[in-house]
Amino acid sequence: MRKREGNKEQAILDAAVKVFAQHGYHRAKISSIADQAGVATGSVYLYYKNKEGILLTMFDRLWTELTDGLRIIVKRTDIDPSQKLDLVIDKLFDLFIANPALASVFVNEQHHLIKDKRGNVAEQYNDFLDLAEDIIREGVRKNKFNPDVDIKLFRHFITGGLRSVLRQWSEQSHTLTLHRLRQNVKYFIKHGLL
Amino acid sequence: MRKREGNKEQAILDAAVKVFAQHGYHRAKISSIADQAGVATGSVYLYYKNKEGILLTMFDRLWTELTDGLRIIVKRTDIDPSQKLDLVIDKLFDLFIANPALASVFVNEQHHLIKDKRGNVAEQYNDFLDLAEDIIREGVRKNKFNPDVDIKLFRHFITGGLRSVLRQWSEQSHTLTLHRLRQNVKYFIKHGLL
DNA sequence: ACTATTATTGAATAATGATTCATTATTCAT
DNA sequence: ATGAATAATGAATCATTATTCAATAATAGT
Repeated sequence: MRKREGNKEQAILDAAVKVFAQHGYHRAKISSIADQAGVATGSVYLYYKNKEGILLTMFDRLWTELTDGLRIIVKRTDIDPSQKLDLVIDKLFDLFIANPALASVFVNEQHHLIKDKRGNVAEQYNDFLDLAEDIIREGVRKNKFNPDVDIKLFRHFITGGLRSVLRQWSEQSHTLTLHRLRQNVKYFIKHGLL
Repeated sequence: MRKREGNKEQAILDAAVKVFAQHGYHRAKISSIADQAGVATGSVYLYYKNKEGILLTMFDRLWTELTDGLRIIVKRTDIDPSQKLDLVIDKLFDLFIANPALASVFVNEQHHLIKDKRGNVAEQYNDFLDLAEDIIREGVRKNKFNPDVDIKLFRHFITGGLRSVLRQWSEQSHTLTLHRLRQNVKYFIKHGLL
């Protein structure tokens, strides 16, 4: 018998994040991913069904991690909704800052996966948004947040805004310090431009 | 001599918007675009250099229109910055509501065009953002807006949030009335969640 | 009506790149 | 050391589509 040497599954996934981030999913070549991972082209197919399988695995891991974290935040009773919102933003920042390439793939490829109902990305994303919605709802109930806002709309506005900001940060020169970026985002979400 | 019958260039462009919106740029087939436009496959190449040329033309038209409109808004002296911001949002809403498919293409395909410096999408987009920035700057100067916000950051947050909201609106069932959507977005940008 | 000119067609070609699979390498139990 | 058993390879295959181009059609001037 022969044992598998090293964790090639993970190496391929990591390589794919980089290659997808750099060229976009459709332009990315399996051969480039294999090169980047230090394996042969064919080996990719030992660990993943096909190209899309790599992408779906990536998203599955991402949403599992984010949702698990969010679930814990939502449950807490020692902090108020406003602080919870801060923690959610911290969570997103932390993850994407630790892996900017993943942020890029996330921003660019998630949409068509959801639209075409590939894997269960749509379900996982909705679970996440529903949890986030709980926080806003709690804030409104406790008279901490403006009750006139449309919650569904906000979920989208905030996640869209965050995505855009994070992408910008991860792809452009990191001019603004991360700290200041977080501060600004948190402040803006709560108080707006005025 | 033979005259060109109808405006096939425009027909192809319109068809491409639909097909790109439905399947995404990379999955879209030239033959589908030709079918949708009611011309033969080869005819597409009489009017556009290649597939990417169609996409670039689309973005060029889009940004030219948006920037021209914005330029006029920025110049106005009869309204304050807050009202100007409202007009910009109206402008975006109007365009994308009139053509939801275009909104979808815009949201999904712009990024890699900018990243890979295809055509002059990046330049046009920056021109637009710079103009929008003028409004915010004017607001801060006149003590109408919060001077602590990072303007560059806001440009991104707002455009990202808007994109996300508009996409949602154009692709999902139109549950929220457009009017309410606009109101909420305008309010949120200025006052935030609190 | 005839011809020159330009527009249009769509099947054939070419390029690309995902996926397969026959071959080779490595490991482990004996 | 040997040989199952599995892992890994990467060149060959296959499928997909963008693009081309030889053939055909439509128009306008004469």
